[in-house]
Amino acid sequence: MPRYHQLKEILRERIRSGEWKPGDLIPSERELSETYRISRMTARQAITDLVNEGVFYREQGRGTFVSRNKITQQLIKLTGFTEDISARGQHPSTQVLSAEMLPADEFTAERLRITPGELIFCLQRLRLADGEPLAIEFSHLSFKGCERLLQENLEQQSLYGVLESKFGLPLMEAEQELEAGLAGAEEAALLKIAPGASVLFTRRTTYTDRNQPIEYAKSVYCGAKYIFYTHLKREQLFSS
Amino acid sequence: MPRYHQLKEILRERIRSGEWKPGDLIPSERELSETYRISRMTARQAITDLVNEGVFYREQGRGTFVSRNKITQQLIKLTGFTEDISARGQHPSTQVLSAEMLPADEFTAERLRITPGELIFCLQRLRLADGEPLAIEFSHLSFKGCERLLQENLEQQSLYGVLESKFGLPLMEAEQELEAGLAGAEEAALLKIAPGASVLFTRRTTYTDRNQPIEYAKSVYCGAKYIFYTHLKREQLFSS
DNA sequence: GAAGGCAAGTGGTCTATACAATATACCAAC
DNA sequence: GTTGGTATATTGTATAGACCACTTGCCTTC
Repeated sequence: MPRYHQLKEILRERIRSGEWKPGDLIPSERELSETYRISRMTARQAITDLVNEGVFYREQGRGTFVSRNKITQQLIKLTGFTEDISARGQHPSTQVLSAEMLPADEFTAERLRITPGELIFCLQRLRLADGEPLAIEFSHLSFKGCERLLQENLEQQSLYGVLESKFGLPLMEAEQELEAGLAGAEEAALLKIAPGASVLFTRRTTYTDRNQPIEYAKSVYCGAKYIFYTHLKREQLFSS
Repeated sequence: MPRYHQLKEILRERIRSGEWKPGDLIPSERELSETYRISRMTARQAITDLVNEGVFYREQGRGTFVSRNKITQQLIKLTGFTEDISARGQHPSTQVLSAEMLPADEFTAERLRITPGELIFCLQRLRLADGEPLAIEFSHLSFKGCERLLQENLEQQSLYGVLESKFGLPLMEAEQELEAGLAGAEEAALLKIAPGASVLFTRRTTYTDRNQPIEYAKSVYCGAKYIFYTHLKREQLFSS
């Protein structure tokens, strides 16, 4: 194991153990290099890595400090409903309202980069958390062999889990838009809320690791029961 | 400007100009160091930075390549209202409803990591796009010298712009939550919408590059006029 | 023709050193 | 007391060189 990697582990362990707390000053690069009998540049490489990971931050002329939080490490997570609700400590369940092959309309076709009229797998599900309706999800999927999804039990299995394990299609990234709105009569009935109650509309295009869109999904979340978290980062690239 | 920074700009420019495309092999570290008359370590630092930013990826024994996914390069943008609305092609304007130093309540103090009762700068603004009310924004700011914000004209200038240019506080990251709701009487009057219309509540904590929270802001967006875009990425790390 | 070895090129790690830019504490001068 | 300089700490930048690990292609050998 390379020395700078060993030093990284030592430094991380000092934070884990509570020896260093957020805001604390850590030993200088020269001091670390003497303590561990390595060159300053090697110690610096370990620290630089941890700065890039958000563990430390440097101040020229003052020293290197433990970051106050780990926000840069908490990347935005692309999860399906199942993982999402589980992470919130609730029990997710699903009712499949419909599952069939239908021709793609023009708007959906554009999102999935296919030609309108092509047959795609359309899935409408009611999503529940601890038995209470939370959202209606309307997914449209298009890929070679997607009709085999008709044979899957999607009430007991995560759609994303099936795509990855049985179809070899890991979903890696998504673009999503959110909009506040009011529940219509049909949505209200399914979600067991009053018509005109607040809801959160989401529209999401999900991609594999090859930038190929696989799914376009529209959802209606019950406004009172769902908070959406996100993490924003300043654009750095193309700084000119 | 440091040499490795100059080289970073040169390399970025070669991508922007189309000379290098995703998947292309770039010159080796030794070759770059000879071309630009710098040491290999300096060239390496420039490349390492760009690898960390997701522009390049390295393969030992083969070389360094331009990353394939442009999606990973389009990081989520942390923008203020002014930039956001301009990017949508509309004309942003602002009315300051109130601006004063007030003691922080317990909840806000926790978000800003200060002690409750400490004086913070509180700013309430009505945000308009093309003259129409779009959102009410209630910002709470805490940093050394924040009372100097009282003297700034915040109707004609972007708050984030002032923080960066006059206070040396570039805002780099933020955590945000979104929730759908219904407009109350007061909000409805300010936004010129009907009480009970759909609105989008956002709560945001904004950090500088040192992971120090500077701002906690609560906003109410008019639901019918605002769509929130985001980009989700699958969690990859924790490889240890 | 196939297999194996060799050489060259690449990124990966590490050292030792030098000077620049910045922050802080202390001290002398006014 | 405030100002301003200075000494000394820090990180930031940059160099030259060394060796390691891995990939590739060529070339020898069988």
